[in-house]
Amino acid sequence: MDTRIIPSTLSLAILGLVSRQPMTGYDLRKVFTTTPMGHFSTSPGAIYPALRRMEQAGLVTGTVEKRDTLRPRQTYTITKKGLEVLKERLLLPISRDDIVLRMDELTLRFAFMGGVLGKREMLQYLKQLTLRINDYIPILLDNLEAQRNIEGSTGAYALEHGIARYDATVMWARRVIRNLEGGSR
Amino acid sequence: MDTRIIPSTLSLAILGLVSRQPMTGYDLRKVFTTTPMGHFSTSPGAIYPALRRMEQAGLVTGTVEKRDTLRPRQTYTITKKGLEVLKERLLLPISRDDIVLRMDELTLRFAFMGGVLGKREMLQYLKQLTLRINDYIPILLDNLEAQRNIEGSTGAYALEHGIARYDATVMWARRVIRNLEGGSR
DNA sequence: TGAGACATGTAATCGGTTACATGATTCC
DNA sequence: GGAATCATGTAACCGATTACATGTCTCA
Repeated sequence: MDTRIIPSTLSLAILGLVSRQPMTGYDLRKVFTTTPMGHFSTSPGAIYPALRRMEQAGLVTGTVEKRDTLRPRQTYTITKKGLEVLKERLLLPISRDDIVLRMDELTLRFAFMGGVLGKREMLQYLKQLTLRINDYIPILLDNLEAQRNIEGSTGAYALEHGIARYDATVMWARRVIRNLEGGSR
Repeated sequence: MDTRIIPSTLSLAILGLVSRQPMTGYDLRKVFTTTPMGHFSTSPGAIYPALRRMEQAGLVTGTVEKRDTLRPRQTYTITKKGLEVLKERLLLPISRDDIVLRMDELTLRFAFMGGVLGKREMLQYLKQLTLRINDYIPILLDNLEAQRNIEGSTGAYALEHGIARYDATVMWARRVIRNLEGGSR
């Protein structure tokens, strides 16, 4: 199936939110502006076009509320196909590029898993995440050595920051794995 | 001065790199593809236009190497104005939005400070960073409470991930502050 | 002299931001 | 009935991605 149906992180956020409960464009905007989840875009010029694209792709259906007025309210519901596409997108293997450039999206993906995937898939995702990060950290450490040799540079510090954040992710993932396997929560 | 002279993180990365040493477009591309620093864009379709925009804005000057051939090589050097704009951009106050949406850029900013700013400004930046994050974490904790009440949701875990990463940043910043104040390195 | 790396660029397309326009509802 | 908020949308612009095109240098 074509993964380009959900091109951006914003579309993923929208689809994930709509998968939980039917929402209007304004509802989505409110979530994006008032909660940390989904600080991806707050502009109507991004949300409404994205909703229409997704409706055209058959991922959501809009039901008109005030049919007769000039300003109809549209409530969007996820379709069966939309749910499938969401699941597929959440289950996509984690790549090096995801680790390097798209940690936000990886977090978002996990945030939406609770509703649509099982414990088994969630565990697999977290283990994959730790593996990919553990593959990448040695490369960062190599570069760190090189950076340290540059006099008066703060590049090494910046790299250490990145590494510290990846470490935090790994520790978080391990904790969640323990929780899920232990069955608590 | 107009901050829109450096519109994107990519432009900032380019200007910062060129501030260290003169570089061609290809040199920049190599840095972006082979080092963790600057995994912002590797496509020539972004780098070359950005360089030309910055040259037009007077931030860098390109000196042609092989003037007579059909394929002249351009080496770009930062100008006095470019250095001023870079400094200004690095010194910009840190906003809530920076914390929420642009941690990568904040890290990049610190990475370039070594070459152009003094210890004093660097310390101020790091202190500002910890302050802004400490302002934001209580909001995340509030949302965490709300998320926990949603049955079977992984949203709470995702939020904890975000918080853990911010904690890592704060701890890193405190360590660097200690190092800089202690004068080591 | 041919392969492959080095090096620079363009065009189509696409999605997001900014700024603006406008209608509907609520509440004083 | 006027203000504020709720709610939906459009248009201009902008920069990044993708894919393609092309020239240059090095070395076996």
